[in-house]
Amino acid sequence: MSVSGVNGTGQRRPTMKEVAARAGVALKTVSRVVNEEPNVSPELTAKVQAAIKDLNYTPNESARMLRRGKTGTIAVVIRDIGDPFFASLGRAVELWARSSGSVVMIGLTDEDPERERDVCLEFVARRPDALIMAPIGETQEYLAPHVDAGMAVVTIDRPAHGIEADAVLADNAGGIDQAIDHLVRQGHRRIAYLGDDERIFTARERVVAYRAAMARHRIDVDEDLVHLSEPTTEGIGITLSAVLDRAEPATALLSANNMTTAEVLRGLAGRRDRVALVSFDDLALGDLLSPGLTAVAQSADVMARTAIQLMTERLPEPHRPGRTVRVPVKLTIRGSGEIPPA
Amino acid sequence: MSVSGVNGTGQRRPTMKEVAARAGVALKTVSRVVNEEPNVSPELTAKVQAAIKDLNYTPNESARMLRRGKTGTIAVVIRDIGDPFFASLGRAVELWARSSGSVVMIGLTDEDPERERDVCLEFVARRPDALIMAPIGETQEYLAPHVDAGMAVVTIDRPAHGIEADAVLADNAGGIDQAIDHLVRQGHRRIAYLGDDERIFTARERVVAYRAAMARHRIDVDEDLVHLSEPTTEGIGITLSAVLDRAEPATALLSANNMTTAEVLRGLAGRRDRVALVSFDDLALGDLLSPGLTAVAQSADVMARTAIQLMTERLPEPHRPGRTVRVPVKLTIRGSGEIPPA
DNA sequence: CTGTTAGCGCTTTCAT
DNA sequence: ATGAAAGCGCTAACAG
Repeated sequence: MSVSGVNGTGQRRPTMKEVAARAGVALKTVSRVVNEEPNVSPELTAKVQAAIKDLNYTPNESARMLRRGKTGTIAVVIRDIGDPFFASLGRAVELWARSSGSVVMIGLTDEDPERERDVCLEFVARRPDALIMAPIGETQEYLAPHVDAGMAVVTIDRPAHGIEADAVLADNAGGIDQAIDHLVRQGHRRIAYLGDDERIFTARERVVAYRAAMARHRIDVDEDLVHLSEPTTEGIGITLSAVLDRAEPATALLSANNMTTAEVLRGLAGRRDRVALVSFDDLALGDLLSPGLTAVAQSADVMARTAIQLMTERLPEPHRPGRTVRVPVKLTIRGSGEIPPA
Repeated sequence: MSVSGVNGTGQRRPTMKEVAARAGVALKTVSRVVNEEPNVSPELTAKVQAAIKDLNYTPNESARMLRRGKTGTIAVVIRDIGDPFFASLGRAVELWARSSGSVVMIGLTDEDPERERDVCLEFVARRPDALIMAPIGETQEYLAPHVDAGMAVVTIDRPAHGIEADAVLADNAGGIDQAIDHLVRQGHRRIAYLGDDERIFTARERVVAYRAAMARHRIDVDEDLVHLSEPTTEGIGITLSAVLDRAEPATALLSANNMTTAEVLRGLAGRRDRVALVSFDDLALGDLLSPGLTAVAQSADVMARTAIQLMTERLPEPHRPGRTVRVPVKLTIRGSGEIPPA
């Protein structure tokens, strides 16, 4: 029982050496007790534990890391912590980390390749045992020396390039197929596609799947209904009026990511169209909207757990060839996608 | 330009010593170049940089930390990464960290005091320069030795106990006042209060403020309209039917936190009441609901920046007395709170 | 301007 | 079962 400051202020933290001195044992004995190594007599163990308590000793992880060469940290590099998909990932990784005595460093890229590089380089200097990331840049070659040195890299949402890494990807094509099939089944043919910049891997996969699915249904894609850009409030506003305020307006919208969907919903709220909407990616409160949001949901949790699984498998053999796992997605029907064509 | 594995697999990372050898200089010269210390001739600098590049050298932060006694790490311990409030906090801290060459460790408590303790103790072993947390437990005394040793602690949302720390708190009473004033102004008198467990600091402040505000308006609080519990889907369902399915049903609901609000919305979606709802805490997509969510919004961003400000001020003088800053909240009117009494 | 020496706090190795 | 010595990779404190 000690109140802050009572033991003196500006105190150095006690070291293992001091604990040893206090307990009247050798340094190594303290180390053994701290690390719960076998072969320490109960008497000494008790003495050491008492000294630890008296001194409020806590081991210095920096020293441990240096000596051991393992840091017990997992680096997570993602676009945004607020995105529900990445929040799930963060949660899952944190949970695993705590159960295995590791900690999680988190870095945000905001979809900027340079930031990705900066953050990753900052992180790898700390020698994380593993790096879980949603890559953006063209190549992650800059990580190669660390991968060679045994750091396990697992990517999520998109694959890495230039390094040996595992990847957990959503079944983008399957999800788009389901969405288009669903809309076509309701009688829609003028289905606008609102997606993200094609430089993004998932955006690329999804728009390709859109064209393929449309072709499969023998519907000619009206290029004026295909819009690929960063999802800003005003950009989506313009896009909406482009696809809806025209002679033959789109009767359905396929929004290809959750940021776009949020902006589409904002945009539609200011208009009076009756247009169907299916979103690739669910929103946190998609069930509370009216109509509810019909969405192709990625199982963030399954993807996160898969990533962790791959990571734990890779840890002991860091140089094994990269694996890619595709995780299925699921169309959730709630109303917005079941509005028939006008 | 090197492809992973080509330089050999399972390679050790080069050390400063090896760089020195390769560059034909002393260890310390490499250190100087790496740390951009002055007084190194351009020639040697060039040589060293070449050697660094050849060897793909990156400094080992563990060693640096050990030697320097500073880790360049900020620990963040919060309830849940997905909560928009904490997501904002995380974002702000990450941004600051990156601009100052630090990294962020993140730990989740899920509102469990034991987990809080475990996570914090795990973290402090890593000797973070600062700890930003939303405390839950009765006391954070277990951090005292580390505070004594110079770790800066700043809490957000709730104060710490048993240690000297700064705190950034929302103006809970002011927010509740605004909410009640607003509802009373619409003619409501039977205003149900749905809050969290009173063990939680903010929950306590808010329910006290609710009673005070009601008293100020000379309205007797009907205790059957006051419900304090953890926000689970079924619990809130029961609560809703308790306050709405009765002789004199509540005409307005004041939901005192965002988890409760989400569940209230889910519950109301399955019912046909016309009841006003004001939420303390906004939801991510509160503007997209219909009616829009009238909410007392905490400026997560302002609170986060305030916390960082306090932290940077505390870093150089870790033993200064704790300061508490109250951050104002703002009532955002969007429709759900403007439904008149039946 | 450059280099040498010591040692951060711990674990590893090897004695005893 | 216990301990002494060495050293992880780096920076601080001094020389030159």
